[in-house]
Amino acid sequence: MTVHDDTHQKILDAAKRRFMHYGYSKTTMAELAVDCDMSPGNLYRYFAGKLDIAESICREASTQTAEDLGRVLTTPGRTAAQRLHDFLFMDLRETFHKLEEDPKIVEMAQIVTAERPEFHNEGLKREREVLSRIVELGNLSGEFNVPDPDFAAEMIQAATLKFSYPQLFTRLPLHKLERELEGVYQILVAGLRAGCACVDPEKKQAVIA
Amino acid sequence: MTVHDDTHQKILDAAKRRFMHYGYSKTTMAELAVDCDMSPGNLYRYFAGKLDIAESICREASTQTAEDLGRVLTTPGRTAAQRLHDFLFMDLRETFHKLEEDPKIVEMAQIVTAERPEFHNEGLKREREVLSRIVELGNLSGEFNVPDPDFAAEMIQAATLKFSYPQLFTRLPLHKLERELEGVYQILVAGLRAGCACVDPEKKQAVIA
DNA sequence: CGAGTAAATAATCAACGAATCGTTCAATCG
DNA sequence: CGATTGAACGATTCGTTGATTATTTACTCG
Repeated sequence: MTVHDDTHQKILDAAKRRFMHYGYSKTTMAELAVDCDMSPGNLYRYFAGKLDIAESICREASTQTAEDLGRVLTTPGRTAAQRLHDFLFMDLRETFHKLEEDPKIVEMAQIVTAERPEFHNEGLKREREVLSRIVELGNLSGEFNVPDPDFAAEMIQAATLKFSYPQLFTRLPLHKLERELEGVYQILVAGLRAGCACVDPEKKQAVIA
Repeated sequence: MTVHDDTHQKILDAAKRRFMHYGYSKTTMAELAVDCDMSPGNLYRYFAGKLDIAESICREASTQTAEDLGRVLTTPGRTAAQRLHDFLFMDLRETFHKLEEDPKIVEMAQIVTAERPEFHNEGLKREREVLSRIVELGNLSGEFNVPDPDFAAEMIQAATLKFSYPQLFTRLPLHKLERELEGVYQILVAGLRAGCACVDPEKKQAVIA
């Protein structure tokens, strides 16, 4: 059990180092095998393929940032609007800097999301759950008045897509993105405060006022 | 004057046909020349290069849709919110269908926007002006209460980026995009109604209430 | 049987010459 | 002399070939 998991982790560590430094496509399974003192073939006892190693690394990073973002739920003395602000800007800044300081991640992320669309949705869902809880918090405190927090979370994600994968959609510098995000945030928050009638039209559960 | 313009148009028509049918990269200047009964070299008396022909075609389409979108400003008996709804959904549906029925346009648009970023901004600006006027209309009718309509228009564009080039950012079918756009629209409109304090932080002209 | 290996296979990549293409320009035409 | 041509040029693309690479499989060892 644990010995198997150790080898598993050893491979991930070696891969992380190589992928960061040389990029996904420039590192070979043979190199990974050398790093782990084993034959290339044996790697396949631990991972179904090269792409699965990358996916595993990406998933770890993704759950990590989701966890970081989840912490905006519990920092004391903040309004729901402030928590939303924290969430959006932390997300923007963190991914912006991550992609800036080691651009090799971009390659890996692009390949994984292109090859495995479900994986990407999984990450979005993790973050959406935090957003949903922020909205719920706002409802409870009387700050917001949103009938369907899950749907609202989905809409917030749609409206802030541009800021989720900064250098993928635009080539704007961080301060310009921050300026735009600030503006979008303000409209969104005003909408949530006003208790927009936003209900998922597919959930036909009549929300009658 | 007019003879020159005629030739100009003849080239554009031939290019439009070829680009639509075979795609930008699959059509050669030599083919265009044959279509126009002239030598390849002579094309350069009318256009600086192949890319400029494509840009010209794209600009025509872009101004055309901007004009169509501008018409939501004048259709009688609509609130500003309804006009915004018209604008966003017309934009989504029109570009979605356009890209669906001849996908060759996608290639051309991608190449032009990649090679000439300014061109893309030009198109965005054209549409933003309409958005800005919609917001102004809402302010005048007392429906909205937005201090800086130009900035608000920019933010609406940022928040609806996902719906501007549908099949470029996602692979969602039209009805899913429409569902999301409806939700985003509702939040945005609620925000505009509430008179979100959204002011461009760079314009330090104190907007004092 | 679990862990590992090494060789075989099939898919992908890289290199490189050939062909094509966009663009230019000296020469020609009307 | 302006309009047009088509050959020429450099850049890009293309197709082929040979080498890498990911993955599988048959086998060994404890």
